[in-house]
Amino acid sequence: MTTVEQTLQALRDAGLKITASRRAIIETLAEMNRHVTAAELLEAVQARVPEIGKASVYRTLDVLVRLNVVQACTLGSTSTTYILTTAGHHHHLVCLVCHRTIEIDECLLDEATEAIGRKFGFLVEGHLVEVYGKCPDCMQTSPTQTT
Amino acid sequence: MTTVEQTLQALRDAGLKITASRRAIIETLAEMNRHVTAAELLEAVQARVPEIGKASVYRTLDVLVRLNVVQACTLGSTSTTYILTTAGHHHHLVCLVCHRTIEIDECLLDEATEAIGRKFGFLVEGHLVEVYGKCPDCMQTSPTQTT
DNA sequence: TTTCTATTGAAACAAAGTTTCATTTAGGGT
DNA sequence: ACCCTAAATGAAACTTTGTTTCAATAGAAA
Repeated sequence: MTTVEQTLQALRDAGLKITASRRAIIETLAEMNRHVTAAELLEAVQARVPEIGKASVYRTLDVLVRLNVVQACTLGSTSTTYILTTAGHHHHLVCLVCHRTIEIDECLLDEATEAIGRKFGFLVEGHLVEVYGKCPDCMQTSPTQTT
Repeated sequence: MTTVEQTLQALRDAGLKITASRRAIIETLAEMNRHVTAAELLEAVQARVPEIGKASVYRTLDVLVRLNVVQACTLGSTSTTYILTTAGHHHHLVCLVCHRTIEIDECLLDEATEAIGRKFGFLVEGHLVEVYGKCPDCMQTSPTQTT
């Protein structure tokens, strides 16, 4: 079962409709296979189906996040990025000064989260970890300047 | 040494100026002592010093984040929230459906982050953990409806 | 006190995200 | 295969969030 099929299935399981727009958005996300902003995704989706609007992209991302098949992520910057959770779980190391970001493949967390969820009656479906610091380049320069 | 003094000292140490605006912003952050959006902070700061502008609030928050005396946090919603790191370290459990948020006092992570930093030459100064799932209320309702 | 430069407020601007509404469409029931 | 209805859509207006510009101000070091 491909990533796209898995994602469509999650929509079906939730009783939601598989529309042409949703299909295009999901296929594009799967092809890009990296953290993308809503704006980047919109552009890529429109290259495929020009009439899709911004609202649909935001609405679909919202649904996919609720279903936990897409992870939303801030990466210390202004706009949120999105990635299919099936694209593989990873975390980030973010430089507080220049915002350079490095992917960390190993998961720093796992069992701990379920215990936390149980404590509050939550069904835990995912987690986000971002580690902040100063990158090698920025350590040598003034603490506030943007490299 | 109070939280406010510590924060002012961090500015001094970085060779930055202690202006009336920065002082007011920092004092307000310390008084609020919780996660606040830039807009909330602006309003609270203006109640104290009306002529302070929006740009100064954003600029000051930016500086404080770089110095790691303020933590920026997304909490699964649209706008970023800020909190003084001296206000105490904690994490969040966020409902993907209704965005209800619960604070977790115990830190799920600690030593692991430094090891990661070393590996990439980063000086680690903080981290963010958000655990996502479905809250007790939303488990009983449709997966996409906003409670 | 003087000087230098960081910082400021205001306002215009840009980007990100949401809402509204008339129209279309997926897909279950028949 | 065809209705029917609720879900979903695109477009556009709108709101919120964040950034830039620029002339004026004010820390703080000498």
